[in-house]
Amino acid sequence: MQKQAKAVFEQYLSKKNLKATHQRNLILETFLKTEKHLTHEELYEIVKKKDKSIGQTTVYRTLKLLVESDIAREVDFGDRIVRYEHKCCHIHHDHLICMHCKKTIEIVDSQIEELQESIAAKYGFVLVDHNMSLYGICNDCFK
Amino acid sequence: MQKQAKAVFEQYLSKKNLKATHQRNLILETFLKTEKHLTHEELYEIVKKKDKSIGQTTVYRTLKLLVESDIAREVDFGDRIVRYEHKCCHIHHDHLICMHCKKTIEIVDSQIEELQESIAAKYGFVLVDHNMSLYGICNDCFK
DNA sequence: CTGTTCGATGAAATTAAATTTCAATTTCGG
DNA sequence: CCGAAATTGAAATTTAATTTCATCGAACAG
Ligand SMILES: [Mn+2]
Ligand SMILES: [Mn+2]
Ligand SMILES: [Zn+2]
Ligand SMILES: [Zn+2]
Repeated sequence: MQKQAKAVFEQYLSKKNLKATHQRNLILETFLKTEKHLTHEELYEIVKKKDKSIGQTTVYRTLKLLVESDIAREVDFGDRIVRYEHKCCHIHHDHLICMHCKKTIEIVDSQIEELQESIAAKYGFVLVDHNMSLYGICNDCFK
Repeated sequence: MQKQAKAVFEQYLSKKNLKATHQRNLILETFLKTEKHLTHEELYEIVKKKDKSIGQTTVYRTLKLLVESDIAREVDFGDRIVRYEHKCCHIHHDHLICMHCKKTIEIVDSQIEELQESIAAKYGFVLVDHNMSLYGICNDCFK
C-alpha cells in the first residue's frame, strides 16, 4: 500500500522532471503513516519532529504535489479548514460527520455513486468527481 | 418571495436586538435581486453602484447575518471561493458543476435525499444537513 | 418632535493563510 | 567529481477576513 504510493510519487516526479529529495520522501512517508484527516499544519508538526530543519513552505509545496499526483485528496468538513487524506490505493468514499464531536465516518456506498452518475447523465454531463458530506449528530452525542 | 425574506430578516434583527439600517436593507435587497451564486466581492460591487458610501466591512457583516438568519447559504464549488445563494423560501438543492465552463445546474432529487437519510440512519446519525457537489464536463464543453 | 442610549458604520489596523522571491544548497546525469 | 537545473527555507509579499475605534444613526421614552 505504502509501496504503491511511493512508486506513484516517484513516477510522477520523474514524469515532471522533479527531483526526489530527502524532504519530499520524508513528508510522503509521514503522510502515508497517518490514518487521520490532517491539516497542513498538523503534518508539518509531525514532520518537524523527524527533521527539525524542514520548512513549512516545503510541506505546503509537497502536499500540492501529492494532490496533483493523486496520492492525497483535499477534504473540507464545512469548517473551511483544508485537510488531507489518502487517495492513492483507496476506494472513493464520502463522509458522515458529527457536528458535535467532529467524529467522521467514511462511507462507501455504490447506490449513491450510481445515482450520482444517473443524475449527471440526465443533464448531459460526464461525471468526473464528486464530493458529498453528510452532517448530523451521532448516537453518542445524541445521549 | 422577496417579501418573505425581508420579513424573516426583520424578525431576526428584532429577536437579536439589532437595528434595521439603510445599509442592511440595501444589501439584502440587492442580494435578493440577483439569481446567481455570488461572492462577497461581487455583491459589494453591485451594492456600491447604488450607494457609494457603503463599506466592504458592512457587506461582510451583513452577509454573515443573512447566513445566520437562514436567508443565505454559503457554497463552495471546489475552488475555495465562498459564494452565497438564496436559501430562504427555496427548497434544498445540490449542484452539478462543469469543470470547464463553470456552469452550474441546481439539482433537486428526492431519491438522493432519501438515500442520504438511510445512510445516516445506518450509522446511528440524525442527519441535519448535507452538501453534495457533482463535478463533470457538460455537453457543450464535451464538443 | 427632542434627547439619550446603544448598536452600526467605514476606514484603518490587525491577524491569518497562502504564495512568491531569492540566495544558498542539493540532486543527478554525464 | 562537475555543472546545470531544480529545490530549499526564511523572509517578503499578497490576499482574505476580522477587529478596533471614533463617529454616526436608529429606536424609543418622554
Ligand atoms: Mn476520509
Ligand atoms: Mn445553487
Ligand atoms: Zn458525536
Ligand atoms: Zn461546460
